Amino acid sequence: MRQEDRLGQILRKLNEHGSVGVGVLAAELNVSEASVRRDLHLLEEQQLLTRTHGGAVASGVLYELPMRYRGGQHFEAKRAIAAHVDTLVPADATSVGLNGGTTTTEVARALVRRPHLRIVTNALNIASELAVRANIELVVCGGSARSESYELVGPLAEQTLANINVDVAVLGVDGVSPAAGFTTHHEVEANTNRALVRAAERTIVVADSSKIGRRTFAKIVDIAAVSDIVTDAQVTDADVAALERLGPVVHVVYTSITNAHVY
Amino acid sequence: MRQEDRLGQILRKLNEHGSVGVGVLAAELNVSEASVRRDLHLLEEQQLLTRTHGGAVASGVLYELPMRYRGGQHFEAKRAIAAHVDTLVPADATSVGLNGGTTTTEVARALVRRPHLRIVTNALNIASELAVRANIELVVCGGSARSESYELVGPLAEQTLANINVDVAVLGVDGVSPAAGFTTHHEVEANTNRALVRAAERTIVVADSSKIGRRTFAKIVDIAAVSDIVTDAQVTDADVAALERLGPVVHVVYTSITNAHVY
DNA sequence: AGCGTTCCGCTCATAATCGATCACCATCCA
DNA sequence: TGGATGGTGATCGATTATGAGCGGAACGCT
Repeated sequence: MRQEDRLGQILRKLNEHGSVGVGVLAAELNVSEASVRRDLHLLEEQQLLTRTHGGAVASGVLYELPMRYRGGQHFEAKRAIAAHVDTLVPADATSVGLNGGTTTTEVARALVRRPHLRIVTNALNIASELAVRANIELVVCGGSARSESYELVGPLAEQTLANINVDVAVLGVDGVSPAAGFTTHHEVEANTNRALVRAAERTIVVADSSKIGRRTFAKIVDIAAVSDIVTDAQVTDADVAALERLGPVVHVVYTSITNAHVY
Repeated sequence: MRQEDRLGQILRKLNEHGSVGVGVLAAELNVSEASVRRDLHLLEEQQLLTRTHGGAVASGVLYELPMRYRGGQHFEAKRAIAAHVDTLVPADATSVGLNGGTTTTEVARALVRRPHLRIVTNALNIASELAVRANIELVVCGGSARSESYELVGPLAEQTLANINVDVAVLGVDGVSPAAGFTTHHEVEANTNRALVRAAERTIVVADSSKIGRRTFAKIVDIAAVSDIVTDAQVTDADVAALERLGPVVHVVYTSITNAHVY
C-alpha cells in the first residue's frame, strides 16, 4: 500500500471511529509503527487530526470526505449521461453553466473537447480541471466554499451570477420529484443553483436514476422550469411519464459498457 | 496499445480509484514502468493528476503531500518567507486575503495550521487545497480564470472584492522596484490585485529576492501602500534601504538549509 | 512520589522509486 | 531509399520511503 492511500485510510477510519491507535493502524495497513507515526505526524501538521499517546483523535469536525472517495458509484451511468448532454448542447452554444457534482464534472470533461467554449461554474473541482485548457474560457463564481460539495455558494455567488447570462445551464441535483421539484441537501446551495438557472436561457438537469423520485431538503426550482432531464435506464417508465407531463423532455441513456476510450 | 489509449486508461482508473501505482499500471497496460512514468508526467503537466512516490493521485488532493513534489525554484526561500509571514499575521486576525502564486500558496499552507481563519483568495489552486479544511472558512472571488497563473481576475473578481474586507492581505508580486512600485506581468491581474489591497486593512508583500529590483509590465500599487515586505537573504542591503525609505518594513528571512526534515 | 511499561522522536541502513540519458525501433515524409 | 521524428525500454546516480534500534519522555499503577 502506498503512502497516499494510507493517509486516506487513516482519515477515513478517523472519520468513522473518532480515534485510531498506532498499533491497530500498523496492523491494518501492513506497515511498521514507525511509518504510521510518520503518517500521523504528516496529517497532524495540517490540522487534520490531533496526536495522542498511542494514536490520534479527529480534530474539529471532519466532514464527509469529498468527491475523490465517492467517484466510483454509478460511474458508467454518469459518464453516459455526460456524453448525451454533450449532444444536447448545440454546437454553436457559446456559454455553458455548470454547478457542482460528480455528474456535472463528467459533463465538463465531455464539453472540454469542443474547439471553443465559455464555461461558467461554481464548482471548485471543475474549475481546477478546466483552468489549464486553452480552448475554454473559464468563469468562476465567487462565494463561500462548501467542503462537502466543493461548490461556491452564498450571496457572493448569486451576485456574480446575476451579472451573467449563459446559453445552457447543466444542473446536477440530489433529488427529482414531480411534486417537490428539483431538490438538494443544502439550502444555501439551492439558492445558488436557482441563481444559475435564472442566468440560463435553457436548463438541462442531469441525475442518475437513484435520484429520480427522491426529494431532499431544499428546493431549487419546479420541474417545469427546465427543458430537459437526462438520466440512465434504471429509471421507471412511470417516473418518466410523470415528469414529462410537467414539461421537460426526459432523455433516458443506455449505458454501453464496451464503449470505453473516453477521457 | 497506443499512448493515447494509455492516457485515457490512466485517467479512467484515477477517477474510479482516486489513486494509481506505477507498477500496477505497467502490468495492466503491458508497458515498462519507464513509459508509465512518462505518461504520468505528461498528465501531470496538464494538471490532470498529481504525482506521488510510486504513483499518482487525482488532482485537487485533500491534503498536502510529502514535500518533494512541490519543487521549483527558490523553494526553500519561499517556504521560509511563508513561515515568517505566518508570524506577522496577528494570532487574532479573523480574515486573510491571498492572491495567486507559489509563495502565497506556501503562505496558505502555513496559515492552515491556525485553529480558525477566514481566507479570501482569487487563486484556484489555493482554493482547491483549502476547500476541505474544517478549520478554514474559504471565500473565493469570482472572475475569469487565467491559465498561466491560476488566478481569477477581471471585473467580476473586483466586484466581489469590493464587498469584502480583510484584516491582512498577503500579496505575491512579480516585481518590486522603488521607482515602479509593485508590478505584475499582466494588466488585468494587476487590477484585481489592487482591489485586494484596497479590501485589506494592512498588506504584506511576499517576494523572493529574484523579484527585488525588477519591474514588470503592470503596476499594482506604490511601495508606500503596503506595510511589510518579506523576502529572503539574497537581497542587497541597498535595495532594502531604498524600499524602507518609502515606508514599509522589509523583513529579510534567512533560509536555514540544515533545518530540513520538515515533513 | 517512585517505578516499570509503553510510546515517542531521532538516526541510520536498506529498499524502492525517480529523473535523466542512451540506444533501439517503428513510422512518416521527402 | 534514407533521414527525421517520436515512442519505448534499459541503465545509472540520486532521491525518497521504510523499518529497526536507541535514549528519553509520558503514562499508569502502587
